[in-house]
Amino acid sequence: MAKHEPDLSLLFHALSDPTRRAILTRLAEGPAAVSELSAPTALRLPTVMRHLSVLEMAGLIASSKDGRVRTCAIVPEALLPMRSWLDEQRAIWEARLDRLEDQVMKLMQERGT
Amino acid sequence: MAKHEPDLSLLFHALSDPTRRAILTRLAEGPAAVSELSAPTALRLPTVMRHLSVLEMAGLIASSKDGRVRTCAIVPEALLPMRSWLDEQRAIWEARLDRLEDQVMKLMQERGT
DNA sequence: TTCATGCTTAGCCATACAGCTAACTATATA
DNA sequence: TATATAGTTAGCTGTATGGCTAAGCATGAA
Repeated sequence: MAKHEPDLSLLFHALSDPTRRAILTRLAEGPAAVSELSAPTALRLPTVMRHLSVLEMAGLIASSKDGRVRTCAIVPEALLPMRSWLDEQRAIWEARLDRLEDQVMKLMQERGT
Repeated sequence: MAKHEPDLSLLFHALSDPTRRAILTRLAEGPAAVSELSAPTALRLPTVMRHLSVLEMAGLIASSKDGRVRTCAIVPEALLPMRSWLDEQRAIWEARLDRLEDQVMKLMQERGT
């Protein structure tokens, strides 16, 4: 199994900021212009721009410019790598839990109760 | 719906580092001592300690000290908040996709093809 | 008691991050 | 053409992060 997960770090890092998660949630309602996204944040536009570029670098959003307005939209499939990592981990972690449970069961049987 | 997700940032941040993800994967095989965890990393012990404390702060691992050896173990339920965030997002994002699809369908119908 | 082992703390360094202001570009609109 | 609007770029600041070394416990073995 190759370790082709070079973007997981970018993805997790992008999601580690509340402002960026808020932007994503906002964008889930539909595409929006940069200034629309910055409006509810109490942050300055350049700061929001930076967040947007982090999100875009991570592949979580895409943007295009029409006239002087740039419209941003989510990229739904971007969460897939994260989801599969989570699923992998859950699989291993649960397997480990099961083994542990088995051991406990065995212990209890050996004790005769 | 209350926004009780104060730890999501910690969680995502903890997972944004490849070394820390590697440690987690390693720990999925079973508990391990600090030095066991540092061995395969090519990093110095204090550095690994720092990573461990980040993981522990995020609630992803737990540790206990027996004698002079500290043993770390994963906390399986720690990924749950992340999982539910992901599920929420997916729900919204997919709904959005569906709406978009509907619009396209309607457009095509209006065009008569 | 002495020594090795395993972890811990303190503190240094370079880089990255999140915020800002100020100045600039480009497109509408009057 | 002049002006307002929407983004963009450049560059500054303080803090956080990830790495290190060196020195300091504390415990187990000799």
